[in-house]
Amino acid sequence: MTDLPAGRVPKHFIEQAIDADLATGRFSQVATRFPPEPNGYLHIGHAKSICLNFGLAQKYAGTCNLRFDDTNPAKEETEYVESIMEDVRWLGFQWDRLHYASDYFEQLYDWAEQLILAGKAYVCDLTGDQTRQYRGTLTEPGQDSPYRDRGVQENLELFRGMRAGQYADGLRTLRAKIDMASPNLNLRDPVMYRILRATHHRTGDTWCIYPMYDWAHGQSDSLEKISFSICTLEFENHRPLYDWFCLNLGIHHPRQIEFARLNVTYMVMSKRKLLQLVKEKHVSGWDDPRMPTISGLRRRGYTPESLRNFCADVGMAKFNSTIDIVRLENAVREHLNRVAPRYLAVLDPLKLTITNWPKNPDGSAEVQLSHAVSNPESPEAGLRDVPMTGSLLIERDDFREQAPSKFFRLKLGGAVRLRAGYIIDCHDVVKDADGKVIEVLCTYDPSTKSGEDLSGRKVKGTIHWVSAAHAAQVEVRNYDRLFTVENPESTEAGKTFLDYFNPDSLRVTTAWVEPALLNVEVGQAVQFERLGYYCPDPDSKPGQPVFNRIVPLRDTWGKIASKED
RNA sequence: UGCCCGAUAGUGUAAUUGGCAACACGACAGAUUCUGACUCUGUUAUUCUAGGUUCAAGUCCUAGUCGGGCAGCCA
Repeated sequence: MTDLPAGRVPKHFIEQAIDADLATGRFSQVATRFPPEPNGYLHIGHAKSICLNFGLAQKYAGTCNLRFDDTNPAKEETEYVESIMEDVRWLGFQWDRLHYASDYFEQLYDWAEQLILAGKAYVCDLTGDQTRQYRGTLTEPGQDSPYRDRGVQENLELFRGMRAGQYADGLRTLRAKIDMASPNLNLRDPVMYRILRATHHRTGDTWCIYPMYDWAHGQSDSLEKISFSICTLEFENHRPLYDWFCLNLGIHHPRQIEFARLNVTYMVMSKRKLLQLVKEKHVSGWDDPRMPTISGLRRRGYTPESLRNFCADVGMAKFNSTIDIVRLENAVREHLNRVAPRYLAVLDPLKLTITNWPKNPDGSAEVQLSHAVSNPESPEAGLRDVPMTGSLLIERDDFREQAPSKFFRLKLGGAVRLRAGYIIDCHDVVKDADGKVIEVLCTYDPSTKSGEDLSGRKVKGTIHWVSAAHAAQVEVRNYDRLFTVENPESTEAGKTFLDYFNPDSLRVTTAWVEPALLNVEVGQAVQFERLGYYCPDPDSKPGQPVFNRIVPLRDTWGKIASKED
């Protein structure tokens, strides 16, 4: 899906912009950065940004830094820093340099004094409420702050006093002197520094003034000699301010380019909502396998490659779009189909007895080993042995006493192949007092053994099974989408996104599985044949795996069957 | 009723930058199949509206419509 045919590969608008800037010499190399705020776990939307920034650096033989935008100590924590680094690495990327905006606090401070000296910044004593009032509205211009024309010396002294901790939190701010009448509100003398006594996760209590995003972000980019500062659409209105700071400081001036953030159906992506899901324990944590977080997807069993493919697949544009979640599911199916070893597992067992199964001399049932192909998509994966006897468990769904001709599975009087085993013919059923089928009786055809079948006999269906005596019981967690509606973010009046929480997003059941499945390592995705892709959860214990369902296989029959209802 | 941005099959993205509107996914039909998976074949359907420039407009211009963003001492 991402392997584009040879020849011209279409370039998206950011690559075209880069090509143009390289051609004109505005920049001589590509330097990007991924700049998360460490106030939450990364989600799949961030994965798009990571793939973009690191991917561009790879394509253009440039560099990409990881930089934490840690300018608000009230929200940021070291736990988040660590998870972010782990997620970026797991996705398959390595940053050239690791930075923190907080590393630049001293330089930022010096530059602020430089702007004060140039008469382009001033200390303002307006309260938060007053600042808002003076800012004006979307349709009316703002008014100049009464402190706007303070002298340079006074500004300098007050600003130094701010740094020295002489004023209470919120008492004064440093503002850029731009234009209170600008139609772009970001240019109406934006706040550069606020007084805030909070312990920073890296600088501790060294500072009691902290730079605002607009003042810290572009300057950090500049210090790192970033060429292309790529961000999401909501910062488009900030670009004039980004440019203003670089121009008025006379420093290296990166080009900010905005792209549309990723939205996916049936998911919420806002950090606030994800935090709420965690805090209120609707999910088990940031890495709950239902979460759209990178750590959640990883635990679920998604592979880095599938996520990268997905990000490449959705494209790059300035249009706010929502990607159908089936594309994400397709991406992981496509990858796992190539790499996931196959196993037999039964989720809803029905007893099946082979009445003509050979016995050992001592009267016990013979045990044969089936040589099953590990992965038909990659023969080099080899074979595995699956024990088979005359007493099996099959999927209840795979048997019907009577069924339409379109039903290719087992029915009374019908035949079917046992995957990696024999063709069997069903001649009888056993029912309980309520008339429910509790056992299926079949004969097997010894001439049809898998791999050495010369009988020429063909049957329409193949079903999976496990040997009742050899099967291990394991816990299975069948996951489904977290929400019941396509867009849980837009709610009807009086409802919140939690009203659309899918109560069936996790269903825990027991599966009967072939013995080899006991040895699969945590994180190794496998296919339960005819069912779906599964992956042992970190909750697994030795000999006691817990399997997460990553995604079911496409189910054409299920679609046909449900249409007939 | 301010400023900025956007609009191409159902969804998402292309269109050699003014030159035959295409690709993927979906849906539908079929082939194949020791996974009703995978794979393969076929069908379906697209330039927001109205003007203008031009031999030629998805692309340029004007106006409108619709959608998104912006009034944190958040990022």
